Amino acid sequence: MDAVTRALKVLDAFLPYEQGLRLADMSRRLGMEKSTVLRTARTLARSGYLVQLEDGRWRLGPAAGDIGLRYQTSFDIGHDIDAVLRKLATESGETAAFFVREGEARICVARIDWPSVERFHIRTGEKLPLDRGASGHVLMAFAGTGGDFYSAVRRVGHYISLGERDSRMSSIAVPVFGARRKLFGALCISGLAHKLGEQQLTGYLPALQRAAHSLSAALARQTWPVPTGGAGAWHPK
Amino acid sequence: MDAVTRALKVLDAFLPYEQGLRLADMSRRLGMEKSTVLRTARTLARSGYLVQLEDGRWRLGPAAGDIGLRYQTSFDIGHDIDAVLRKLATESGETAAFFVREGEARICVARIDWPSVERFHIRTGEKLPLDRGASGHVLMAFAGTGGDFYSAVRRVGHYISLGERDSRMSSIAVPVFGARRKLFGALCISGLAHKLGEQQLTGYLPALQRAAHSLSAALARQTWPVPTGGAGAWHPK
DNA sequence: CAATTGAGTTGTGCATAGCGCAACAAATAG
DNA sequence: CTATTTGTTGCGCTATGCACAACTCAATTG
Repeated sequence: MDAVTRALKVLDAFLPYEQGLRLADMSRRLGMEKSTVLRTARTLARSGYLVQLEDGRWRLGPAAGDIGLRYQTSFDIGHDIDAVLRKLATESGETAAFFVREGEARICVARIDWPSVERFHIRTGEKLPLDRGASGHVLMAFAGTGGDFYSAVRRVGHYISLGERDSRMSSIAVPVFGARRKLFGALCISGLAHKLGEQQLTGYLPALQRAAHSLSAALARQTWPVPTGGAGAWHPK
Repeated sequence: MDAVTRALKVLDAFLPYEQGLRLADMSRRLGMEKSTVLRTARTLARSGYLVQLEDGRWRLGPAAGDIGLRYQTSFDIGHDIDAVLRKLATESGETAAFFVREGEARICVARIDWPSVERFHIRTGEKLPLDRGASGHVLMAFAGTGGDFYSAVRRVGHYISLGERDSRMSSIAVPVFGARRKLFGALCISGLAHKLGEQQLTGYLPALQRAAHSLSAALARQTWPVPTGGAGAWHPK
């Protein structure tokens, strides 16, 4: 293994919500020599990707946050997404989010929460499974995945999930297409399961479809290279 | 320069909102040999920090987003901050945010936007100057910075900024203290300048102070090593 | 109170990763 | 067409940085 991947592994040693790791922790967790970890950590710290706390422990540094933000904003096309999501959120009084497929997962690229509703741990940038939840199914279906289930999703053009990924939440999702009519992502509205039934969600469908359409239109104006990954493209119509 | 920092420089070549860089772009921007950049990029891609688009260009990869998110959540203490911000946002109908100082900048660690209000480019994780805006001044003041200005801020215990960092926005901020009464961050409410005058902002002060207090209480229950950086600690009272 | 465990840190020799340079093919421009 | 520019690979040499061990210091342990 080369030095760079080893350094990246050191960064990966930090789990979400983890506030500080001692040298020995990393060494154990990574199965690397203490000396190696120490020197690597110092190198990473010199670039701001790691910081050493006053008690000696290490934590991810601001540069790590920076690059994450740059990743996020690399999806942001002239704030079109933000505007669309805000409109959806105000229209529905629920949370609106946009997901893209990235390899075998989906990533929440942007979201607008309805402040009065308690959030359930989902943040912008979060990685979620592709096989659970409304937007997951939509992303799979419109990427051209085979099987009766996905053809059905393609036929109706949306999917409603009731407490599937998180039993407390339900949501509805539709696909968004970019340039050359290629699947770009999934737009969804979600809220608390006990307040938001199938009927309610279906009621949001027109607004969602309008939003998806205007977003598609905005995207079509741009060349937007889609990252590799995903089982071939499925083109609508 | 070692291989690792060079690799990190490659990541840094990607500016915010940048969607794709060609090999030659990076090479030029970084002043590095094309071959070096190519090999480094491939290494980074193997770990998911970079992805190659179908047209050959490179973009930051999901791993970059991941690590950024982990950085963000490393600040998240049992969702106390989120709850406090949500309460503030619903009470005021404006945007509530929490900043911490990181070196010579402040970073937006968490925020709750009021959906109906147009956002102005500030996202969670964003780095902002320390010498402009309400929370910037508060962070400086309560870190113990000298000078009449900052002593005045300390005396009144808050700061109101009217279109200072961004002429369209105004905001009010108060300090939040953590364990051992050390400065932890700044809590602020902000909104559109033309709708939000000094009077309005002052009206939010009690709620802000209550929020800061409850957050301080929550933080005091935990040991929270503060990153080095900042000109010595200033302890209230 | 030694003895012990586990922390972080530093020194050293040697293998090799990987840098720079140059050459090459393929696309794009003029 | 020639002239540039871009992505890519080969190769030799240097210096990076790894593994191992030695060492210090603090906190436990018997």
